[in-house]
Amino acid sequence: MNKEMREPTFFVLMALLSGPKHGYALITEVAFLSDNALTLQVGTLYGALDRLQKEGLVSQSGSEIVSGRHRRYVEITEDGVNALEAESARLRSRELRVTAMLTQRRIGFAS
Amino acid sequence: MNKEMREPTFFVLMALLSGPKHGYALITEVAFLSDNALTLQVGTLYGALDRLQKEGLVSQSGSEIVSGRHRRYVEITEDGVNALEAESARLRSRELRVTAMLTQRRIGFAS
DNA sequence: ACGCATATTACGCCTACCGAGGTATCTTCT
DNA sequence: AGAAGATACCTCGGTAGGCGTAATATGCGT
Repeated sequence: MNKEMREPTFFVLMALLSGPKHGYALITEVAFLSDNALTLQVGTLYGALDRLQKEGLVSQSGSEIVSGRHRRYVEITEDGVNALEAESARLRSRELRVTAMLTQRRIGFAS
Repeated sequence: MNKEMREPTFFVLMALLSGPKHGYALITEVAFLSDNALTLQVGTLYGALDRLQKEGLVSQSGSEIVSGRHRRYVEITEDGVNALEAESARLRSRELRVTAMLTQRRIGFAS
């Protein structure tokens, strides 16, 4: 079975769904997507990017220099989208089951 | 902000919703709850139990000897239930957002 | 007698994340 | 001009949780 995908990794892939981005843009995008609940750390980000590239879930999408600042773009691959979908389904089934159990427990208390 | 709860930890708390259990029973219960998708490792289990007890999310619920075998029971606390509920809500919002983005991306491709 | 299920504990490794540091350019404010 | 802050990247050591395996012990079925 596949390993669980951690939260920062999940959000990185999610942020790339709307198009290729460079590292720094991913940090602000993840903050937005998580309603500021998660601050993507730089160490986490570049580590995750290397790992995801090795796994084929993201790929380099060119680099440019914008007003003197270097930008490296990455994009999500088809495998990356599939992995996100699989993880999403996994979260969903977990969430549904725990919600059912929590509800049943509350009913049990009430009766 | 609170840290993410890892999958094995999540399932341990979830398995305890239906009542106090001892370690070994948790292994079979987690396998059942996850449709055999997750095999809770012994090292993970007893490590998690120690940690969760220190955090006050589970508590010792007596121990007995059944047919010569030692059993230590643990039960989930109110804080434990609350933590599970919070994590469940977190998963849900993540899942909803990523599903929306995945759908939108597919629509974008179709048009 | 042997293997299997039950039941707990201990120990070291691995991996992703965290935190803090460094480099460099451009803009804005004083 | 100088300082501060936003933009943009990289690296490295530490930590936490999970993984894997071994050790220990009893009871049951073949």
